[in-house]
Amino acid sequence: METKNVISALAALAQESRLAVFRLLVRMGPEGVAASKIAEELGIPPSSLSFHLKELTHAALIIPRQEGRFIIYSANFDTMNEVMVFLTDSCCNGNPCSPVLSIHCNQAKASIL
Amino acid sequence: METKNVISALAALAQESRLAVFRLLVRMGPEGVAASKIAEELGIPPSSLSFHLKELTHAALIIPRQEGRFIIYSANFDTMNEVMVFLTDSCCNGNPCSPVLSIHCNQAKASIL
DNA sequence: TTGATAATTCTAGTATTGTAGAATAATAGA
DNA sequence: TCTATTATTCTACAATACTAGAATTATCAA
Repeated sequence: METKNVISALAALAQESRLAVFRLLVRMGPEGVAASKIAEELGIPPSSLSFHLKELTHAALIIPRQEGRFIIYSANFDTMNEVMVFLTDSCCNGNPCSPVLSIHCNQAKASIL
Repeated sequence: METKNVISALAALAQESRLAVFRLLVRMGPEGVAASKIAEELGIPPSSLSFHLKELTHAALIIPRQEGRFIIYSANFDTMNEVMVFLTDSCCNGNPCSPVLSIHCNQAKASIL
């Protein structure tokens, strides 16, 4: 994953409404939720929600699909995984490191195996 | 970890210079690096770097310590861990979920055990 | 085809964030 | 103490992002 994509993903999540949307979709799983349902659930005006859904979609953190006149959004776990790997890889320059750090190193490696 | 702290951490990392600083510190490990060395390494003007170091410090992603007239910064892996747990916990509402998702669920759980 | 619903785009105003030079504070060594 | 070094804060300007009403597009059902 490239730096600019990681920044897009982090920036997308670094906002109250969008973080709430993403977490809602994580909880909902692969089935997903319609935009109108998200708006209702979180109390966000439609135009604002659209703005935020676009940000999350551009960052590939969520995936839209059309179903009739509904657009169903679901979380994209792959992107989340790649961001985590990016943030923790090459820790301590690949050298053996302290327990608290190695938890990370191992996790990062586990997720790409 | 509270939502506002997670947003601080994500916002802190969602910026080119700060992401570069954080990754440099991750690579360097617990030993850390002086601010001047970071500035030199990444080619960031001192006042700009200070601005960014403050953001990262406020988000508890890095930790400063004074050594003579140097201020040494090092990455705080605990915060990173907590952010990751926050983002992936309660996936699929705690129900059994697809392989691609469960990688995450298990990781999130492993990191808090 | 008409009306209702779902969602997006357009728009303009507001707020927040990033940049880097200049001034300031703190420390170490001569 | 005086000077050089390290780093931060202050400042003003530029750029980006957020908000939500109004207008628009697309789909379905009668």
